[in-house]
Amino acid sequence: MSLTDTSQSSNCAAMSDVLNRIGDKWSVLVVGILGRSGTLRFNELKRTINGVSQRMLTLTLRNLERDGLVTRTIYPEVPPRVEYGLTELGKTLQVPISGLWDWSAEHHATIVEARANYDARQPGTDNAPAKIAYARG
Amino acid sequence: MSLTDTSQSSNCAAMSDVLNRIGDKWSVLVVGILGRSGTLRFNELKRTINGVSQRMLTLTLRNLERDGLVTRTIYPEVPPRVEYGLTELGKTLQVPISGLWDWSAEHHATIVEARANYDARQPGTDNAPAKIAYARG
DNA sequence: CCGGATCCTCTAAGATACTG
DNA sequence: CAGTATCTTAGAGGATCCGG
Repeated sequence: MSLTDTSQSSNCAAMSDVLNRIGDKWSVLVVGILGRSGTLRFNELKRTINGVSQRMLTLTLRNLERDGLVTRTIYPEVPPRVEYGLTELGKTLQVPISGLWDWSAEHHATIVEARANYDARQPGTDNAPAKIAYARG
Repeated sequence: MSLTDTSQSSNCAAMSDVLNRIGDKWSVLVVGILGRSGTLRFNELKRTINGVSQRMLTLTLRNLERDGLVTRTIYPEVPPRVEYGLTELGKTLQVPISGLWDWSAEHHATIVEARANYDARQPGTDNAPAKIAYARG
């Protein structure tokens, strides 16, 4: 299957559906962190990611929970406690994410070099051609 | 040691850099299609993707070219002809993308089911969400 | 401590029209 | 045919207040 499959159009919807979640920067981080840490509370996640707003973290977790990738456990204690963890499905997602992560680590330098190369070749493009990552901090 | 392992944090920048490209739905499609077709002209790509605006396709291709993932060959003929293809780097990217694609194909049904399940448990998800939500346990 | 609701900003995608 | 330029709009994302 994958890209050489002639019935690619059937996978296309699924892929673009999944990409909408994967493409979300926070979702990938959350899955990665939960995969390593096992179980974390809301503020532990928030502190770990360090840069995510509480709103985005909430939304991200809701989406992941809705997709069956993350579990949400509420402990009705006096100081409210909510713990998040990966479902089995979420754990399987780690595999392709890891693949992507490895590829990034391996080829990132090449990409940076290619960009520098490209920018050097462009004579009249004084302004930044591509979008930049969200300015954090 | 905090959960953000230093060995991973070095990859984090690379990952988020790459994710900004992968997360782009059009980029993934272009890489996938070029991987299967080998070489395509601008309008062939546009017709194949069928839904992308010419502006987005141009931007996508520029970014991919800038990152060294796609080659752009101009034939100075009377009717202008420009052909796009994958670079070697672009071809290696197909591997992790395929992994993701396969995962999507395999688990998309589960996700859809999980969503339906989740939505069924939620009181009013349409447009009136003003409800006390945490009734799960 | 968790997170819903609200307000506001700023980017990026889409449509359209024009050039080489 | 391939690509650029311009305008408009939707919504992603941050900050903040408040309530369970």
